[in-house]
Amino acid sequence: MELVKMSNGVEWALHSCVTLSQSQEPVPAARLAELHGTPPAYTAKHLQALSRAGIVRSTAGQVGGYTLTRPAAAISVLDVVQAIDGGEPAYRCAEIRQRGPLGIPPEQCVRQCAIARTMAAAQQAWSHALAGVTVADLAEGIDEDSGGTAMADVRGWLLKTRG
Amino acid sequence: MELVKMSNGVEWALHSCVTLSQSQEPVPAARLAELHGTPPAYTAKHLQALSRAGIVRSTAGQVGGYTLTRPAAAISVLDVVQAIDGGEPAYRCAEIRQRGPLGIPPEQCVRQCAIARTMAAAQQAWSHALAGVTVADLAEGIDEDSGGTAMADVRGWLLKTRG
DNA sequence: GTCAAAGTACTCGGATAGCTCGTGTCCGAGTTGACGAGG
DNA sequence: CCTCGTCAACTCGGACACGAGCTATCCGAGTACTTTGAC
Repeated sequence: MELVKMSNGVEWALHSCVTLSQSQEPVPAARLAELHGTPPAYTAKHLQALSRAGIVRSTAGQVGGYTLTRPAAAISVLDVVQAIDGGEPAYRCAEIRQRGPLGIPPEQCVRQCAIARTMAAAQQAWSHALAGVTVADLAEGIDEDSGGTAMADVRGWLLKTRG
Repeated sequence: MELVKMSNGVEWALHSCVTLSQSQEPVPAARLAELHGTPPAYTAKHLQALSRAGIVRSTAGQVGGYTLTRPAAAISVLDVVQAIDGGEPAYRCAEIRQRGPLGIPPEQCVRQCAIARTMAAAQQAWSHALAGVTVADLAEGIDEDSGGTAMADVRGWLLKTRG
């Protein structure tokens, strides 16, 4: 893969975070799924992952739902991606250099091999790019693309459907 | 996932390219698999992918095998990764903004959404990092890690097992 | 009118099937080099 | 001795099972509001 395909739920989770950043009150998973046109149960599953990662907080009961635990400007895209797809790096070195007739004994492998170093550097560049963008940035970008109406529409829809 | 896990065959393909860069004569897939301690048939499958991408050339017959089509310094790690895992980007936008009660009509979506832009930028940073490293660089790095004996050992093993 | 308690409706959370894609393997088509017979 | 044809061995290439992980779903546990009855 490129980086291999990225889990599709990442997109839903990011949209959910952007939507949650527009509401001070809890929003149920079913409401988010309806707004985004995604499967309700599956959307809920990803929100659970965000909850485990400490990005959102869940509230039970009749007026329950999900809320962000911290300001949208303090939540990076990398945080969300790692919450959904796991924090382990995409490339894992199989230590080929230790195998085969020319295998190197493990005690000589104090440093990871050149291939793993290259992959790690690339992943670091990728992570750095994602860590530099916050959910607040995404909301602002989406709003500007729509001419400044998208976020207001979301807030209005959340209020309208809350009753 | 991070970027989700990367295909395991990428590592084998990179090692194979490094090994091929040390031989002017064709090296069969079975020989590469033996040197790397990897499954022969599966290794061959990835070499076929490299062949389709034009990175290696296959030669049939008794003294056949695989050879690099161009100097190792002209083959980037990105080339190999794309050959194995496909050139399509890891993140594909599902166009959530067009769905749901607040869906935006497609004719207004001339530009990809902010989330897709962020992901594309991150992927570009990743690709750039991988494009800046060549197979020749990997060979040099591996050689230095071993104290300057690894590549010579590989050349010696290839000559020894050729007969 | 106030309080308390039971009931109800709504929420999340984890456990459960289906399916695509990566992993691993096999056998057939094609080609090259070697060998032997003939000139 | 040289040439040509046949043979055999070795190579790649694509087609075929297996398994893990993502996709999608459901139902149970828990909580807050509501309602109802008693004081």
